[in-house]
Amino acid sequence: MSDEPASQGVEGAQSNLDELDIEIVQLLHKDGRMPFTEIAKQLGVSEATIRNRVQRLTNSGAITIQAYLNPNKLGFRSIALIELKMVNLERAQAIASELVEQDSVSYVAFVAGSYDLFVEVTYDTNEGLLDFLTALRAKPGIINCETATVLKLLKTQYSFQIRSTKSSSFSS
Amino acid sequence: MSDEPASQGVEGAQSNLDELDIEIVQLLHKDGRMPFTEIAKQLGVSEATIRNRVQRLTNSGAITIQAYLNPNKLGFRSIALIELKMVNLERAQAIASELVEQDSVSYVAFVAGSYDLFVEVTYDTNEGLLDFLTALRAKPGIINCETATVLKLLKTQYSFQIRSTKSSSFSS
DNA sequence: ATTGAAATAGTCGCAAC
DNA sequence: GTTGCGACTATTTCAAT
Repeated sequence: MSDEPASQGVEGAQSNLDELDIEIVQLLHKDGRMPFTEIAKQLGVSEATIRNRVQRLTNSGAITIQAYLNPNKLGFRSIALIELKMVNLERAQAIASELVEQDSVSYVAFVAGSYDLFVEVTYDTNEGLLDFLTALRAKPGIINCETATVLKLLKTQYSFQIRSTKSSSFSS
Repeated sequence: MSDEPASQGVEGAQSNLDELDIEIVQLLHKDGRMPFTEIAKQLGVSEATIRNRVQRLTNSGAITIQAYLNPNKLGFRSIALIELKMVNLERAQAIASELVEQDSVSYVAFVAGSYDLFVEVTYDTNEGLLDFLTALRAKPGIINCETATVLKLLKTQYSFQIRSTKSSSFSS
């Protein structure tokens, strides 16, 4: 249903990244179009090695290299963060499976806390969001549905640090 | 403090994307390394035009082209979704400003709902997460702090659809 | 802002280690 | 898995519209 390939499914086949892989990814995280020759020069290996590594990383789904729209630079977006408490996890799984197929749904996760499922959705208008919520809350098995609308996005890193070179301390 | 450029700040200067921009972005969203000549061929303009457009889009911060690690393909990650209710929005702004500087913090947004601030953080271990939460909850001005840990990521699209070609209806 | 053309640079395929 | 090389292709610069 989505126009994205279903490369990021539920399965979590783990791939082992070595030091070189990690350094390549870090460079491509700064600039996804950095020439392989430039990466090779910086890391002290041949261009062919970089090319082979990047192909392996992308083919395995370990990384994706894509253009991303900065939501702050676009017009108004109606973004909602939704928490769902379900009657059981089978129903949660069923609802989640439906949600991941929708283009408007950008984030779905099972969580441990006061609710079971966390969802982020994005629409061009509040009307679209209302339609979504109306359909969602008509679903059976939902005990509670808490919605928060995003007023302002301050940071959307879209990524995970492998190893932070900085201290993780949080001091004001 | 972060090793990322602070290109995605609080300011939301809106850029107007025309049809060609949108088509370019959609192609680069499928493959961030698609050659400009290929894009030009598909869209019926010269390669130089694509290059100029992409440069303008990236320089203005409207888009970023980056490699992203698929969290499902990595080893265990300790991801937490945190909701904060603050005594007032000045304190919320102050805390948010500190949070966006941290590499472990991947998402920060002001929201309207039963809490004020929504935050996503990622650590390699639960110990790192515990340290973060300990420091966070020692901050003044926090009325309530609700944390959910991610058990399984089902979808992380990291992006926004501009115009969906598919229906947005949510029917089971 | 877009284009075409020439010079430079990167990518790709492959044989060898 | 990595490398070097040759053929091919893309990118870059720039003058012109």
